Amino acid sequence: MTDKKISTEENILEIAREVFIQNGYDGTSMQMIADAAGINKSLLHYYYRSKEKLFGRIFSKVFGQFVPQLGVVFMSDMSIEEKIYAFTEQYIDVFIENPLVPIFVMQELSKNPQHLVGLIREAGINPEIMIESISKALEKEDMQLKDPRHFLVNMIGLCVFPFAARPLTQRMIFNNDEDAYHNFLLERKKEVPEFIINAIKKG
Amino acid sequence: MTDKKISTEENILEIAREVFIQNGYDGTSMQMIADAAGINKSLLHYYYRSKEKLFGRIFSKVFGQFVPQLGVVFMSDMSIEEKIYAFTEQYIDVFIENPLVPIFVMQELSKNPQHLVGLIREAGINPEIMIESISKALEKEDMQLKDPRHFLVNMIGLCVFPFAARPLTQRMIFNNDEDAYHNFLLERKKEVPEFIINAIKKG
DNA sequence: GTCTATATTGTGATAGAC
DNA sequence: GTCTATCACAATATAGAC
Repeated sequence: MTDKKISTEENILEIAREVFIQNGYDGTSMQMIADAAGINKSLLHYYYRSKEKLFGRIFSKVFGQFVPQLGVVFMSDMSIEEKIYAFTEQYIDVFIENPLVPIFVMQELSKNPQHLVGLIREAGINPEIMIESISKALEKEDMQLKDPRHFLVNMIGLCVFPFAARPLTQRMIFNNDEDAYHNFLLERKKEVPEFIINAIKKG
Repeated sequence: MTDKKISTEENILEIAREVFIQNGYDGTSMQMIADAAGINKSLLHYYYRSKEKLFGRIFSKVFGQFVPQLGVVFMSDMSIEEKIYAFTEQYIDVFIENPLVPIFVMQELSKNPQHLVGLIREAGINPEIMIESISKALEKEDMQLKDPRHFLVNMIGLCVFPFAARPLTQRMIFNNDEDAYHNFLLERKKEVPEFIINAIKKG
């Protein structure tokens, strides 16, 4: 029953992922995961030895799934405007499908920044090269840019923040209307690129 | 010894605040707070009955201390450019002094959005009036603005994100150089307003 | 592989001495 | 007001039956 084994192990990982993303490391117990997966508590330890190891596997996967995308777009040979559109559209779409991931990642990294060393290596990210490539792309197309690092943080922030602060913004600005907020997020696939491009166009 | 009583009670609140902000609700135990305050665990229950009540008091205070500032600047009679400068400078300064507050607030609200109803009422915030006032201010000064809600989310996001995602950005963009990142945050008091104003200026 | 049973430690919370 | 002692329960984790 090698088939069954893989199936169960993978199933645990998928369920645990959802529970951890929803509740964070501290807010999640092995019991919660076992219940959600419809299995026994001790089976979790059989497969993953400890809560920390299980979490580590999941967090690495989540981190590796979302963060490195950042680089791909900016290494391509699109124009800078195309890159900005491609990046924001892609990230906003991904987070609409995984709305709890931004706050989850930031929350856990805030408690364990030291894990980043390994995570960045695993994910094969090289931020310096990306910064360099942004810098060149902007110069080439006559965009006004004092510092590519501010540009990068601005762009990511404009994409991520509405998800991380969703309860606050949805309640305060949209009277807690789910659909209206979802629509607002979709609008941002145009709003954000336009905002950025306007901001960096040479006056 | 009324004096002593107040002093201890306030002291607990201050210490507990730091511990909660650092570790979140789930990551904090009553024992941790007691140790940090140099008192006994049961004294916490004497003053505040339960962990949840203690947390509630602290969260309300933190929320009320930071979120409503938002409105003050925008109800003033400054020009829109002055308002943008005032808002970003003020928020970035406040978060430099309280760097863990953004992620703390977003994290806890993400787990308990329903608390917002009471919190917003307590804090005396009226978001609709603020949105309206932004909208008018921008129209009056001939700024290009399709939707004041995107403007608001953009501005707040540009201020808050670098704090919420600090571990990630500091490590990836600044090789984990604390001072360089602190300097980067200070730069944003100019960068962010310039970025915003450029973006919304009529072309 | 999957379960039951159990060990151990930590948790929030209360009672009661001083 | 502040402590010690203690409760009831939940946590992670392991041993061992099947």
